[in-house]
Amino acid sequence: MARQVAQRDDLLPVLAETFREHGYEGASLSLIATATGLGKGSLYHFFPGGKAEMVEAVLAEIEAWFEARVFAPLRQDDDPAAAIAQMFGTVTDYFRSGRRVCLVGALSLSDARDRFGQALRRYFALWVEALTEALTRVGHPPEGATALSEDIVGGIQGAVVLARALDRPETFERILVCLRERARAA
Amino acid sequence: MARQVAQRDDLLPVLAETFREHGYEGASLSLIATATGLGKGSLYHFFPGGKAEMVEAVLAEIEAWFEARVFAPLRQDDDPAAAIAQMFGTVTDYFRSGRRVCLVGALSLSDARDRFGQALRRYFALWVEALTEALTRVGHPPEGATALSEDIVGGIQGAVVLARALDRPETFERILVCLRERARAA
DNA sequence: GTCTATAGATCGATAGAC
DNA sequence: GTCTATCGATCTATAGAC
Repeated sequence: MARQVAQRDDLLPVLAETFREHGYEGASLSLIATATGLGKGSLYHFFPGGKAEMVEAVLAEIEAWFEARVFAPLRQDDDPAAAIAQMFGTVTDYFRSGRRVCLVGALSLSDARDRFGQALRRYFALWVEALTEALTRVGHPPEGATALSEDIVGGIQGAVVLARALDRPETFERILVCLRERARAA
Repeated sequence: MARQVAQRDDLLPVLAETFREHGYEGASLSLIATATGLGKGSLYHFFPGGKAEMVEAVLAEIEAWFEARVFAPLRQDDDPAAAIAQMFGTVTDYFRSGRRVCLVGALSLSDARDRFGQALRRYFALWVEALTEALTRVGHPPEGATALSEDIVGGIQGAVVLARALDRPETFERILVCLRERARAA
């Protein structure tokens, strides 16, 4: 077993999953060390700020991921209807039909919200704005597009909560089908 | 200041608020002791099972609270339309327009979900079933009533997430107005 | 860059005095 | 029924060897 020279960026997906599964307080450094296969010393080498810096890095990567695959297409794809359809597909996969928690949403409900407030607000603000843009381009009246966009982004978050509580991934998928329907032009 | 003889039930609202604000892991016994004004010894006198038993008790009280004020009226009030309207009003107050977290929803997104799974499932199942009943009685076709009910209950949870992340209580209220509109008979 | 060892604080939980 | 004192475990974070 050769000594691995870890890259900071390679740790981010593992860190993200650990925070998703255990939350900010629940994800202890020992747990993170086990999950990443690194010692605490190594973790502090990459993230001198400790857990807080890890979460910041994870949130930045999540935002970049959504920016590339969801937000940017919604904003400027030549075919806004296709971008919206792609969004629902991407999100269903990403959240594993509600089996996987949205880290941004979960942090928003925790007391970590105050610490990471700016990143959390940015993520949802970007999403709502990008979707509003696509809804407008697809023919929705500009007066109602922001409200509809908030309904949909909020609806997705609620679908995660409900599907996880009821332990019914089908519920997540059905709600998303319904939201997709509402996103169609009138 | 006379020595207070605490009643177990009197502690529940304080415990609920503490868990709402700090989550299951974040609400330490020291924090709970400070919030309730009791020592750890007293807390273990009332809740021999520690934090887990406190959360169970809080969840039971929350369910009873909603049963009396929301679920029962939805199920059997003579005026189902009024019960639905009352539900939206009660919920808006209860969640402080999204400033206050739904403890059941927050626990569903945390790793405490597995420990308290049954209580979390019960709460949302009762809500969805009761609202389905009211929607049917108000004239919605039975085939679509369950789906609409899930949309609404999930939508409320999502509204809490989004409003907290964006720090915009108005967003919570606007989403609830929209959901209330969809609950009207066709 | 990674590790072990460990500091210092805090955790959940218990014991015993009153 | 409430308190203080305290246990052992675990926590975040650091130090220093390699």
